[in-house]
Amino acid sequence: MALGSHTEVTAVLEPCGDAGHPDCGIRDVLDRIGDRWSVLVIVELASGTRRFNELQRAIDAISQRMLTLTVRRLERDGLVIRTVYPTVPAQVTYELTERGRGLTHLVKQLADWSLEHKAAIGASRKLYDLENPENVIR
Amino acid sequence: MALGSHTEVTAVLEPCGDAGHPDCGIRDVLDRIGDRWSVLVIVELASGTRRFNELQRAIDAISQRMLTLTVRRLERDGLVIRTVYPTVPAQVTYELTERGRGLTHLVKQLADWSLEHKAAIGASRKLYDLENPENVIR
DNA sequence: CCGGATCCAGAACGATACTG
DNA sequence: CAGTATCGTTCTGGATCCGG
Repeated sequence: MALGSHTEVTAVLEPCGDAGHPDCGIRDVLDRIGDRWSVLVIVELASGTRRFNELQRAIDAISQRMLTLTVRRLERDGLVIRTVYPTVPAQVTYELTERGRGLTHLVKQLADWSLEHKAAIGASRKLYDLENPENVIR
Repeated sequence: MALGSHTEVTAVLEPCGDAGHPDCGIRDVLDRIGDRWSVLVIVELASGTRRFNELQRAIDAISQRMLTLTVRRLERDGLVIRTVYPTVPAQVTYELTERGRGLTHLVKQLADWSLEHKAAIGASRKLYDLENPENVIR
């Protein structure tokens, strides 16, 4: 399919133009992977099942609260499975669902693209900031 | 290339695990497409060059301020080109760069995935909310 | 160990008025 | 037309303490 022509792209996304259109689901996905932590959790779970504390250590900058919220939202969307073992103390594991692994594949492509263009984007920003010293807002 | 194995994914993303790692650029991209408006602007520009007001009418819920900020950030990242014509009154056009069109292609895949799974995700959420009435937070 | 509850700071976003 | 400036609100995320 080569690379989709521009018209193909808009054919899929155009309904989003009028804000709040109910038939466009991309916001749901962007709201999920667009936040600060979901992608990191997804990536960590891509290597296998993890317990709560394992996740927190792997993503050591995340707060307990945000990890709780993040995995809960992922669970709600059917992207991860949360399993509680009634041991003492409690033990909970998280793993990706099939749907979650499909999303992981897309995340990988985003990561690849990011790495490919990271240097060029950095250069563009530096140049822009030099040429537009008055635009301080990021 | 089929679908990348989980280890492939983590091979690319693992460096992000320790927060603030300088070599991972995916946050730059997610910060851009993760916000409320960038994707809509990118999609609109995918159909061709647009003037400021054309963009604002196409994305009618966006405020003037947010449109300004969004296109400026896209320009700074080298994803769109801003051209000023010194007419009276002023006239400014925006168009995607090659880099921007590459990103558009990824956005299209996200949109496709979103549409494919929109119904299932909605069902998952409904079920979750039924089974967990106490978790009100989204 | 795995959270829930609460409080708070800062960022994101919106509305409005003004300008070259 | 295409912004800029300012203000107010809303939303997100972090810190801390508490509980099963």
